[in-house]
Amino acid sequence: MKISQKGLYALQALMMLARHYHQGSIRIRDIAYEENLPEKFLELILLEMKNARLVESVRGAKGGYQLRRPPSEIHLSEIIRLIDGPLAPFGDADQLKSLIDRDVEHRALYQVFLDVRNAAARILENTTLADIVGGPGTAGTKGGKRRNKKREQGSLLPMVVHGNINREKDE
Amino acid sequence: MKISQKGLYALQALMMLARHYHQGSIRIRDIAYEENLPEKFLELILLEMKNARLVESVRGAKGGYQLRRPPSEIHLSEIIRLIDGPLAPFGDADQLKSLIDRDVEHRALYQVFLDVRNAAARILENTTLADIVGGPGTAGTKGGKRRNKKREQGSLLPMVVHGNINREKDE
DNA sequence: AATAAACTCTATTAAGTCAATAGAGTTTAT
DNA sequence: ATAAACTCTATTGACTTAATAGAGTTTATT
Repeated sequence: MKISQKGLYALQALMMLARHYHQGSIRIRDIAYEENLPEKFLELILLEMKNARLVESVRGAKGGYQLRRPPSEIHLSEIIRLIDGPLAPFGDADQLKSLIDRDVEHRALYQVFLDVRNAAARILENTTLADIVGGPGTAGTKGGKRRNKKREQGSLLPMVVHGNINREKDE
Repeated sequence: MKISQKGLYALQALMMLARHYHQGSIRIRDIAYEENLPEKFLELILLEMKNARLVESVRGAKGGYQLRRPPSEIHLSEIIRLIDGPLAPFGDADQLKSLIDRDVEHRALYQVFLDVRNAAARILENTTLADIVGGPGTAGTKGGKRRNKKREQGSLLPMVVHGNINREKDE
């Protein structure tokens, strides 16, 4: 798994829409401006997310985009899978699969990769847009069935970051 | 983080060397043959791993490659970092960092990425070549200080795989 | 000393991916 | 009608990746 620039843009755009969830449809231009994203590129990304039914659009004048579901029901895993494909750390699953078939020795390696993928998926599947766009007006506590208590559970998201956020080297 | 073809080749080659750990130096050709890897490409990979002091070479006739440390002291994280770079799921840390600096809203997103990276690193830093090349002659129980009890700990590597190894969809 | 077996090193290439831009087309509010 | 938006297809330049080629160097063996 690798999060591309495009994937990051997608996340930013959806976070922006989550922050403005109550406000009806938002123009591409406004999203691009507020998040500092290339407008034309963002068009393509939003279109893709519309086809995947993550957002919906209103065409014509006064048109724009909005989330199709409340932020608390959109998981980061969906967004990343949509834009960047499977969360697995190896590119082509079939290729690796055939490798395993050919040689029993490689099964353990495959299992390690699977563990890594599962660990990543577990986090991304349990984090929603509502969890990462803090503040009021987020509809984080709205939206019917609220079964995300993310902030409290484990150490996933220590919302208050004190001192250097980068306390671990990025390697 | 994304494991490239090259990274997979590197892992395969080192696993092969781990299996033959007692047998002195092994020719590139033999590694390539046994693991079914492109020989010329493998040359470059081994050279890189030699420069990183993971393996050592013997030049000239009767030459070849061997591990510089016992398999139980070579962690998968080293190999992957060497070939494919940082384990973080986002490409350019500086870029993301600047994004955080510009906008407090994005810190939570950064924290999620950090969690993912930490989860992956934790697994790969705690798994050695000895853990994944099963069978005898692996020097897995040899090699002085043995502080890997991987098979027992948690559910990281259920060595006996029953039925369909692919019980989870690869996404 | 000659030879062959290996590793070493630099260069090149074909294919693919990625980020971004361009521009014409379609829909809708006013 | 007109302008404001989204929609869609194509293209581009930069970069990366996997792989190959070939000349150079070191060493065991005879």
